[in-house]
Amino acid sequence: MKRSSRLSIALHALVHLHAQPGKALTSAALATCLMTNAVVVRRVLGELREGGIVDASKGPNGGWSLARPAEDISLRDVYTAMGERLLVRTESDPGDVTCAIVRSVDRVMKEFIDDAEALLAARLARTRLSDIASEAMAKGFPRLG
Amino acid sequence: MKRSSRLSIALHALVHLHAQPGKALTSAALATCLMTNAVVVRRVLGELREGGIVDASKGPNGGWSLARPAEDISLRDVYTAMGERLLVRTESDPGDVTCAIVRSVDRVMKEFIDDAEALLAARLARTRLSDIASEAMAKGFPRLG
DNA sequence: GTTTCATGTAACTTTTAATGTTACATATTG
DNA sequence: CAATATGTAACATTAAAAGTTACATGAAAC
Repeated sequence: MKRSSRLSIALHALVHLHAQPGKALTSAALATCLMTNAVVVRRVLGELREGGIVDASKGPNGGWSLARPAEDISLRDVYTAMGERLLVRTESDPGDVTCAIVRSVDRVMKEFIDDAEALLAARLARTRLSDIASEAMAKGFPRLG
Repeated sequence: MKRSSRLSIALHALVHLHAQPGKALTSAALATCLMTNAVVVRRVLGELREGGIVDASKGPNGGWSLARPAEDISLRDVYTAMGERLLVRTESDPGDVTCAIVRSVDRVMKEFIDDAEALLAARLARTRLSDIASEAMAKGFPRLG
C-alpha cells in the first residue's frame, strides 16, 4: 500500500472484524487482505484499542475483534481515537515567527483549522461503521478464512 | 522553510504585496522575507497569477503586485487558485480496489471528502486578505525596501 | 539595439513524514 | 513448555514537498 490514509486502513480492517463476529482476526490475516504489513495493522488497530473501539487478545486463537457493535462506532470515533489529521498542517517555520505578518497568518489559519476540525468531526459523526459494512456486504466480499 | 503549507506562504506574500501598493516586489525580495527560495515564491505566486489574484511583470522595476484590492480576495479565492489540498488524500492502493470493502470505504470517504471540501471552502470564504493584513499592520511589521 | 533585470521553467538534490520490514520481548492458550 | 499472537523498538524504503542550480524569455531603461 503506497499512500492511503491510516483512516482508510482502519475502516477496512473494522469492516472485516464486523463481518466475522465472534471470531478474532490476526494482524497477519488482516494485513494480507489490506495489502499491507502486519506491523502497520498493529499500529493502527493499537490506537483503536486504546480508544476502546477494538479488543486485542494474545496467544492461540487471539487477534482483533470489535469492542462494541458497528452501529455504535461512528467515523468520528475512529478519527478521534487515531488522533488522525484530515487537515494538512499549516504552521510556518519556527524561525519565521518574529515576523508580525507570519504570526497573523498563523493565527488566522489556526482559527480556520480549529473551525474546520469541528466541521469535519460533525460530518464524520453522521456515518457509522455499520453504514459502510452493510453496503459492502450487499455487494459481497471475500471473507477471511 | 521546512514544512509550512503553500497556502501559508501565499498568504504571507500577499500581505506583503498589499502593504506596498503601487510597488512591485520581486521574487527574491519576497523569498528573503518568507525565509524561502525565489523559485518557490514563483511557483506559488505563478498559480495565483493564473487565478487572476496577482500580476507579474518582467524587467527592471518588475515583480509581483495584487491584481485587485485585498478586500476582494478571500482565502477561498487563494485556496481555489492554488488547487491546494487542505484535506489529506484517502485513496486506497489501486491494486486493492477489487475488494468490495475497499470500494465501499473509498466511496464513503469520497462522499465525506466532497462534503468536507464544500464546508471548508465556505469557511475560507469568510476571511479576506484584508482581514489578515489589517491585523498584521496594526502590530507593525518590517517592510521590504 | 543593447544592457539589465525580472519572471518562467526544467532538471536535479535534499529533506521529511509515512510506510514497510526485521527482530525480538511479552503474554496467553492448551 | 510449546505454539501463537500482540507490542514495540530499530532500521530501511518510499513518495511528496521544498530547495537549488541553470538558463531561456521578455520588458524596461538608457
